[in-house]
Amino acid sequence: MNNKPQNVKGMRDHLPAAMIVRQHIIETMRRVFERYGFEPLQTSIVEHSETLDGKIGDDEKLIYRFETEGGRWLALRYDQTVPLARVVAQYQGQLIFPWRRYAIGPSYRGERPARGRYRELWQADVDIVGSRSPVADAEIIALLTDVLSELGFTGFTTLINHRQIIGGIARVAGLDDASAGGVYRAIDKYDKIGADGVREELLRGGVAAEAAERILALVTLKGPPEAVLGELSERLMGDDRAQAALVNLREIIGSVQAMGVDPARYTIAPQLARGLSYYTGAVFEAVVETPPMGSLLGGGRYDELIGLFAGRSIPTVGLAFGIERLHDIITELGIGPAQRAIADLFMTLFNPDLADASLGLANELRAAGLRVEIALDAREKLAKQFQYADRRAIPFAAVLGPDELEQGYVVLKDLRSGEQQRLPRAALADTVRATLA
RNA sequence: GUGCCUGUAGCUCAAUGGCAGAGCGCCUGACUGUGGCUCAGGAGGUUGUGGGUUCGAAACCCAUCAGGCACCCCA
Repeated sequence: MNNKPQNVKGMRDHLPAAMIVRQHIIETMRRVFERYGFEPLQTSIVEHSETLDGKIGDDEKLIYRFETEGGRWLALRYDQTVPLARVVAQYQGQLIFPWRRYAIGPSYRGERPARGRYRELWQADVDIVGSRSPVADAEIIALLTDVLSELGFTGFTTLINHRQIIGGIARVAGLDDASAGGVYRAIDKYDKIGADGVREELLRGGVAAEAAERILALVTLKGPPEAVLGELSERLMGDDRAQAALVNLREIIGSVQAMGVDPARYTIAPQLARGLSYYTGAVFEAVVETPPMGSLLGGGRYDELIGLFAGRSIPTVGLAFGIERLHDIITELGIGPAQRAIADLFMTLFNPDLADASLGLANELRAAGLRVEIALDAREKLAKQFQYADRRAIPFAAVLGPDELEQGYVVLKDLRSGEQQRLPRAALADTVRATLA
């Protein structure tokens, strides 16, 4: 073990410049979540190992598990959906359904780290627990559209599909549910490897040539939701489950439209095949074309998962935003918060004799709601103090010198534009606030 | 979990077996009531870490840690 400090693989440290972006993301989400009436929930990152067993399919090997001194097996949560199911089962009597809850925090996955992919990953989960209504599905879609829009994304698309359409596609190709996994994985790669690539992969997986063509014809459908749903309805004729799924999607889309969601931001995407095994109904995820970093969020309806814990069916729809990817993409696109510093204003100290006057002014400005950082060394040249404030990217600096004190004003300098003005001290806070807004 | 690439100053990179460098950044001054621009000077390195080969290693070999790419899978 060398003595050089180093972070753990796949785990990131976020210095203040990065944290300001992350807090901006989280605050934007909370604002939208609460606007839709969702309530906060926090649970431990540690769960009993068996709580996580058998819920997420093959990825179970990615769960971090450890044994306590007492021989008990615990695990770090892999996502916040299974813990939600546990909470709903455990506190059924205290919850009022339908229950809208959100949870923002870290989960842990023992994956190979890569771009946009980490072992400690923050997610923002939103779920509506205890409703089968397609309005609930629609509300989740409206909410995610608001979040991404308010984060400054303009070129994202939410892909919407349904578990029973995916299943129907496999069934019309003559495959049973058990052997369809490879088909799902193949068609989910459609955007990446194209029609020829999917065909190749299907044939290699033992799908008959004719069946492969039928699958391809279905998953390559594009267009307005009504057109795609109509086309799917014809091609999946005779498959009751798929037809019911199409009715459900029509209802969801109808509500989404009524909620005023921009039609350019979502599409019916038959090729979307989400990996988690617990989805039972609509599934969705949002992607941006640039930079290419997979999906920003994923979700869907899972009507049976909570029942595994609760002993009775509690239908639920929800999604998880991937905060790591959102953070990386927002940084790459430069669409983060405009203000890069926490402080709004830097209070200079003119000289040791006048320092106390500046401390008093700083106190006034803080009381008025400004975030104020003060210089600490009154002997330091004003030039150094300004340079420090500028490098910290603090938007404003204030000077309270002998002239100002004598004549009863304060100099306020906008460090971004270089302009400065003399103001009565009572007007300072409002001027800063008005300029920053 | 598999295969491959990368790691040199705070940052971006150069040096292909022979004295470890540049640009930007940083510090000081020109500038005793004001940052960015300019000029002059200065500091900063056990070349990720550990071992090996060699007269000699940043370079070659092994291991390890971290990052990235393609699979796998997913946020």
